[in-house]
Amino acid sequence: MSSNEYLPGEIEAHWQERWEKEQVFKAPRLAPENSFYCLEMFPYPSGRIHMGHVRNYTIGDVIARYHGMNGRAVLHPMGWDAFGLPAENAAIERGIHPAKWTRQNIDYMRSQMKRMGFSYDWSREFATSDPSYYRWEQLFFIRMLEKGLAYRSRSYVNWCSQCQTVLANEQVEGGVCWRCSTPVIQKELEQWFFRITAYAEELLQGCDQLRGWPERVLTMQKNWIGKSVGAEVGFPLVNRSDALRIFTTRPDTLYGVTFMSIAPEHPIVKDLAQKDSRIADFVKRSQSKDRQARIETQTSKEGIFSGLYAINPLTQEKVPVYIATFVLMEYGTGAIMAVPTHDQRDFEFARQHRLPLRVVIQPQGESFREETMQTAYEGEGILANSGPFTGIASEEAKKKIVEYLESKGWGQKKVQYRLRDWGISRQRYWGSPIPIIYCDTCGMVPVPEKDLPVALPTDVAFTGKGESPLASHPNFISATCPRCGKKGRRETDTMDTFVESSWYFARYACPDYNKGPLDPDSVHSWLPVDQYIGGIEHAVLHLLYARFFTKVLRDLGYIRLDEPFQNLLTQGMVIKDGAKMSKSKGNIVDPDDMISRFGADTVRVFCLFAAPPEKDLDWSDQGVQGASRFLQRVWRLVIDQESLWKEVGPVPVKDLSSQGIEIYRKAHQTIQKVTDDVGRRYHFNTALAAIMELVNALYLFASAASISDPDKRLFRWSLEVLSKLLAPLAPHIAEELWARLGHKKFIVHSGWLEVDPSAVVEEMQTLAVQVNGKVRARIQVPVGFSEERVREIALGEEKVVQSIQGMRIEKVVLVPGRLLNIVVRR
RNA sequence: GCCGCGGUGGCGGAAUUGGCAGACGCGUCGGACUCAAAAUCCGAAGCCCCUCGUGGGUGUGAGGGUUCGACUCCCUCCCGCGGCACCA
Repeated sequence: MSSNEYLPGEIEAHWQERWEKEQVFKAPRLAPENSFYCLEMFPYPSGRIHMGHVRNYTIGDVIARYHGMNGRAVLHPMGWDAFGLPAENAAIERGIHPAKWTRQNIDYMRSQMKRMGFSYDWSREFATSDPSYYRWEQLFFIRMLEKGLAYRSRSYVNWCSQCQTVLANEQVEGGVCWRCSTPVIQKELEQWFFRITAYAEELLQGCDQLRGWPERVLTMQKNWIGKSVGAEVGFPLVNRSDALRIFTTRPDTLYGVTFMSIAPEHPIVKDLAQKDSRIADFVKRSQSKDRQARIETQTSKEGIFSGLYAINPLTQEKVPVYIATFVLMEYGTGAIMAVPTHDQRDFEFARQHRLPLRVVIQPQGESFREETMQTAYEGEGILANSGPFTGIASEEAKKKIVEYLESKGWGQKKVQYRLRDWGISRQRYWGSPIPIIYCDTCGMVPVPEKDLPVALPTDVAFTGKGESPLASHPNFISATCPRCGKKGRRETDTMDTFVESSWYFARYACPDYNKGPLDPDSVHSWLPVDQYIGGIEHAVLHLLYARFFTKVLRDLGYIRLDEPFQNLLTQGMVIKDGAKMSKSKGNIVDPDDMISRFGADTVRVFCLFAAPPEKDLDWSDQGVQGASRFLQRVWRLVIDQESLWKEVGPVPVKDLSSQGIEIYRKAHQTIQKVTDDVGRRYHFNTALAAIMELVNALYLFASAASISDPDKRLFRWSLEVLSKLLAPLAPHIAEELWARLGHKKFIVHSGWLEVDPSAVVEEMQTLAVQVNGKVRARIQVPVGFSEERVREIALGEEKVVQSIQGMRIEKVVLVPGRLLNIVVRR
């Protein structure tokens, strides 16, 4: 490497090879004391990396390299979220086996990542489609089954007719499939579930411990869990022995109940539909609607009288029971008490079906009347028409009424969550098989541990029609019952791919461990992840599942950890021409193309400089040019000025010229700024801006007419500082310049920089002099000047004299190092 | 509808704890180098006004407030983005 031209292609290949050969980024098996685990969300191997990946992984790489230079042992792994639908679609469309397609994609994407110079410990790489990975997931499944955390149940589930599979609630976005945007319909199926609801409270409480997570992600998770506190109350049904159980958050409005509403899917409705064809028709009609249609008819409150009456336990009043489409079976008990005066939905329903109203809450200073109410009053107030509770404030009445209900055995306090159990069955081939055998005699039997993994068969036909290829694979289906030895039938559903990504971060600590899923020593030494980086789109999907799974693994005894990710950074999207990059928009920028034209360092610098990580990044070809220009400028600063940095030796601070002192100070200020921006704030754009300022200052310094020997030593030192500051951000050029400056050790191993606090402070400073908040002058004063002295100088300024002429000084405010404000009045 | 985030030059963005708004970069303009162009280096620039100066005013979505002082805090409103959306 001896060219004086900046040739990123050559430099980058050279250093990537050396890093790999000398295993620079290999993490030790056990983490030492001050270790750092830096993880980026691993990709689905779709074929090629896109700019979103480049940005995500560049951010992670800067953080990992920074901590490495600070002497910490860093775990920075990469792998592949390799199961999923696209592989199967490729098989159907192009006749290539999912395993082969996936392997090819992985190989190519790995090569792309290597060309970006990411500091991964590739020895820890794995794909979740490896049997050596998913076998442990099957073991977890069996353990969860034993603990009742996995169960099978027949219920209404989200079904995508395009993907021909079930979707979890988290995978339905606005009523459509998150992958293909097909409207999702409700289908009653036998499915496997993970009991995430058992952890609802802990997942919610945990949000408050996650200090290193962005507030908006926590808010989204809290909303998703959706805790509400209220009461469950039984309303006895007239002429029946059972009672209608309802959940309400407003027990204080119990005296205002004028009817009841139940979901069309409510178990009671099945009986009724058999006897009454009008009800049967209504139920059929409402169920044929997909979610989208139900939402669109929001304003219309459809319903039908069930013929049943319920008795309000508090008043002994008989109220009619309606079947209403807006009542959801999945939430609460699938039945509600209706208080039209104090719930807008009930109000609308009552109006449409001409049902009576009764006001039971009167806010201070108002008195609602049933005949004149145009909308429900949902706020607090004083109870009215509420028997012995009349006159009590609503908040207090809630407590009192619940206590009363409990004393009578009519109901009790109840906490309800919006979160529902995680449906994990997928009717697809390319996923981890669920290790269960069905036997006519023994029923559902888990596959014995010694028979794991239940491997995916490879000889499979992909027709794209009907059910999963596994369901029509005779050899796969046929199995012997582990309990009785008779012929059984294997489960053909596979697990949701979000199961794999719920624990991969732990496996990175011990990817080759084969005595169990996780090597306790290495897992406990490395975890939790110190810094996790990925897109905001996983705020409630992956990030909630991973938290849940961590708690499950803890309770199964595999891990001693409550939360997997200590700090979370959610990076924004990469945008071009005002839209997310996508094939359909035709605004895709290909990373390969950019790397070959400008080099990886330029691509990295652009991604880091154009915006702070959380914000969307606007791709700009001119911006890339700018990044490239900057690196060229850095290159020339070193290469073209060799005569100025041949002097080796410590910087003789006392003998520096005045410009030299300025440079020395500027360099230390830059170290301080970059250390804070990269190490703490993760604001790489301002770190780069500071480095650019230093480069600009060094250019001016180098062009000075004559430079003394002390100043030459300073210049050399400054270039070393510059290389190090740049090393996490643009590692190849930094490594190359470092070597050209004569260093034999990798820059990665040469330590970070210390700030000399005394070098940072300036002797003189500029203060703005304001009169009534308007800047009128700027003065140079020595640091630490007293207020009187500063004031004296300020009042001597001609501009200041002019603007306070004929005024009386009321007050003077000095903000040290910043400004002096003179407040005057006529 | 509810919750959250945001709105700063021609553009991307900076201002970290209430203290000089516009750092840094892009683009633009001017100069140097060149036969010329590109590249490079140096410099100018928020906007408006005028008597063209070492001048004045104004300015962070709009309006109001608190403060000696507000991009920053409070209230009302407008716009954009994201999440949730009949959750009882």
